[in-house]
Amino acid sequence: MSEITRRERMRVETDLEIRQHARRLLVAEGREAVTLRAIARELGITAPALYRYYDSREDMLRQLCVDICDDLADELNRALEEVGEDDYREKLFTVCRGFRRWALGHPREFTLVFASPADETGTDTGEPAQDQLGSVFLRVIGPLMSEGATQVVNEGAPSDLHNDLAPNQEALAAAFTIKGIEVPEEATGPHAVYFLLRWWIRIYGHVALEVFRRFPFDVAHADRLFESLLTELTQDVGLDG
Amino acid sequence: MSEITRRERMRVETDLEIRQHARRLLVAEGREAVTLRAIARELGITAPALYRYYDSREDMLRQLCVDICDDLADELNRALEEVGEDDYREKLFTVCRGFRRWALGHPREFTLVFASPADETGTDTGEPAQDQLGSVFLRVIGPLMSEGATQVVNEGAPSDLHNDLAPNQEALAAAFTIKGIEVPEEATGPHAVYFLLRWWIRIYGHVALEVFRRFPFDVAHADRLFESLLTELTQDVGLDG
DNA sequence: TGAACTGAGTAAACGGCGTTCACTACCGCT
DNA sequence: AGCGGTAGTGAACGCCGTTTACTCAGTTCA
Repeated sequence: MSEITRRERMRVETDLEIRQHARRLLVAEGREAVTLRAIARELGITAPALYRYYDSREDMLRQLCVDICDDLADELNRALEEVGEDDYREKLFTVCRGFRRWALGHPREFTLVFASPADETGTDTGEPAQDQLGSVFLRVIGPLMSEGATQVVNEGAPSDLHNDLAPNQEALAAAFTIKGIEVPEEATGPHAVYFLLRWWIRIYGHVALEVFRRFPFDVAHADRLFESLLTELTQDVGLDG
Repeated sequence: MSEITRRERMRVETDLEIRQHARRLLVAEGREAVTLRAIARELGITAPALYRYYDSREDMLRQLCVDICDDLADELNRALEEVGEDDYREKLFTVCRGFRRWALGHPREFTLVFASPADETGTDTGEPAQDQLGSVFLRVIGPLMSEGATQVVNEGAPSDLHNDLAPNQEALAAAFTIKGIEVPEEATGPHAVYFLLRWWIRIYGHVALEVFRRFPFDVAHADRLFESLLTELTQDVGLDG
């Protein structure tokens, strides 16, 4: 009847518990404290047992990254559901604000996922590393683009950059298809690509600097500054009015 | 005669060697490989001896950060000397390009200094953490501002943000005086502050994403994209033409 | 000059870490 | 009933940071 055996059920359950405790340790004490022995201790088993689930500590941390990204994407998508159907500007704002709020509320997770060279955490191919959080935003922004917001993004990219942008257009199109997201042609045009990059650079820059507290001086009213960044972004891209 | 004793000379020399080997390990194998025992091994001494120089491994890594920042600041200042005296736009570009090139050429150093929450590496006061790299740019941008480029920065900040910017103006002014940099009044006006923040957000965003390879897809011609970012920045702030 | 002092470096030890390996015991299948 | 695979164990290895008691050469000063 049940094609899932007792053993399989137990395995999945244990795996889940491992990740939960790993997450708890990360949040409470930071990356360094996410130790195989500490996790095992909390689970009431011995450390070598964890090697039945992960190849190494590093492998486990990689999985933890994936979990975190999934959660983030879920949270953003959930917030997105509460926004009017065709208010693309508001949808975009919701994603941006949601990302900032998440990062500020989960600094340790943010650091683990967003602030380490992709080569060291990912495999050698370089592909899955980009997946890490690139996917988070493609997952969110993809539907947005395919819904029609793209029609507005038809300016912004300097004409002398068009040639350089071409390979990036293909890369973006490829990334969308890999994620199984159907998008109209304009969504991978030079203006859309340029918009996406500028958008991500500014959002990431602000959020990372705020989380790491690496502004050249202590910034007051960072929230207002972020709002200003958002409106400026929409003006630059022709999404306003 | 010589007020510096042999012992003192030896101490300074050993300290220098420690940091050199620490740096080498960081560059070659990453932060995790910078262990007290590894450094001691390379120096031909035992690990506990290093406690004569640093309180802990963490303390040593903090010092390493300071060294790295100093080097970066030196490099930027050196590049700046080769730029015409009153070409402020070119000076700004030089600093930005220099920062990007340095980061791409020193990914491990960049990661150590720029990609960890300030609270964990710095002391509790929060002050020295800002110093870390804020100082690098204040040291470079301070002279630039005091030389007169500020006269151009008199637009940009939305008027409804002026009130929020006020405490930041004071913070910037304080940061300048701490660094011993004299700047004219306009250099800490709302427009200057807003300009500085926008500038740092975009530069840092692009560079960090490029170093960490965290763009949502593999970006081709990142150098051209960066150049575009620079020109756009000058346009936004009225430095063009 | 020689005695007292200071501080760089050592050796041994502690507990914690990731990882490997030989092993047990039990679940699921035939 | 018996067999194979697999979750988990326990001991061990070689790392690590850090502490402690110690040696002994360089410095200072009577």
